[in-house]
Amino acid sequence: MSQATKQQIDAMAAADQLRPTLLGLARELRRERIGGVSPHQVTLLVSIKYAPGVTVGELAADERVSTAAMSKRVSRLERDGLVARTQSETDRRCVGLTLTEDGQRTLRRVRSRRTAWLASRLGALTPAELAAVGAAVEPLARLLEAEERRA
Amino acid sequence: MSQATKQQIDAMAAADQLRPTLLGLARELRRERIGGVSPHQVTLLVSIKYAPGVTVGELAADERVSTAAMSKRVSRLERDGLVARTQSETDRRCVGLTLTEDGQRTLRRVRSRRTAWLASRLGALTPAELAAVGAAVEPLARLLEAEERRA
DNA sequence: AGGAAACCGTTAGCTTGGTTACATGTTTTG
DNA sequence: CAAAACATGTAACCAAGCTAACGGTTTCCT
Repeated sequence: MSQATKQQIDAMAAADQLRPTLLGLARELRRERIGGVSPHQVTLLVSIKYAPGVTVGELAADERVSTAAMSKRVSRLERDGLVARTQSETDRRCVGLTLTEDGQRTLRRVRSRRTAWLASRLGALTPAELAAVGAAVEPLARLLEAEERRA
Repeated sequence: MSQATKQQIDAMAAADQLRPTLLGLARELRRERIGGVSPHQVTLLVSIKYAPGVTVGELAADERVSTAAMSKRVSRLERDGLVARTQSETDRRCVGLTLTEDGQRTLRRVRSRRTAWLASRLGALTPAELAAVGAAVEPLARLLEAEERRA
């Protein structure tokens, strides 16, 4: 405890300021329901898009949610025609999930709206501020790498 | 459209990279249930802490949720002893919300856990990366200012 | 081979949190 | 002072979370 390095102290200070900002921005990004799908459903569509053929169990593990909950979510998405279930050939217990054409279209729409929202706010910063944000993008992305033992 | 400035182009590029990072980090921060309260409930506790005496209606507007939903959320928090309702003296239609001692304790615990999680990851960056993140904290916070027509 | 064990997905029953519609009591106002 | 506007809460319903239990597959071990 008494051996905290300067790096650790800086990290704690940055974390304390960054926490509310991260939560607030994510909240705004996820606020609106776009194209009839909820933010939760969008998250699921993204996961499926980047891992076509993924199973219900894998998805549940990614989202840290029970397989039962995931099964229900997938069922609703399937009912709405955004996702398709296909039984695995090799292991007939598993079902592979993929986006339908409709699901892909919906996802493109959501991402474009969210990016536009964020870009409009970034564009209102001073050039120096925007540059500072740009320089932080990569380090911030690295914070998540430890978590992503999945894709 | 053909008049996009360099600033706008930079903003769009930064937004596209920043979006998934912001969403992912917030997701990790909000993932765990700490001290028996859900992330949603924590958000509510934070709002009440920074605006003691706030009414149900104001809170519902902040969270962009119906007053009915907010009333239920407050009821559960009250039932769990984290929040107290007190009728306004001047307008007896309104109830003022405040955190109980227990609510404040819970909130401190959650924030300390979240900050520690974030700090441990920030501490694993190189000093240069950490500095870049530190320099971006203020600009990022400014992105939310436009939204906060509330406190 | 054949039965036990492990595994994947779904369903069932309960809780939280969202919605709209309506009820209740309180100002405000014409 | 009656009527409109307002703040909150209740009712009935839907989405989404959990645990537990079940049905069908695969694996593994004699």
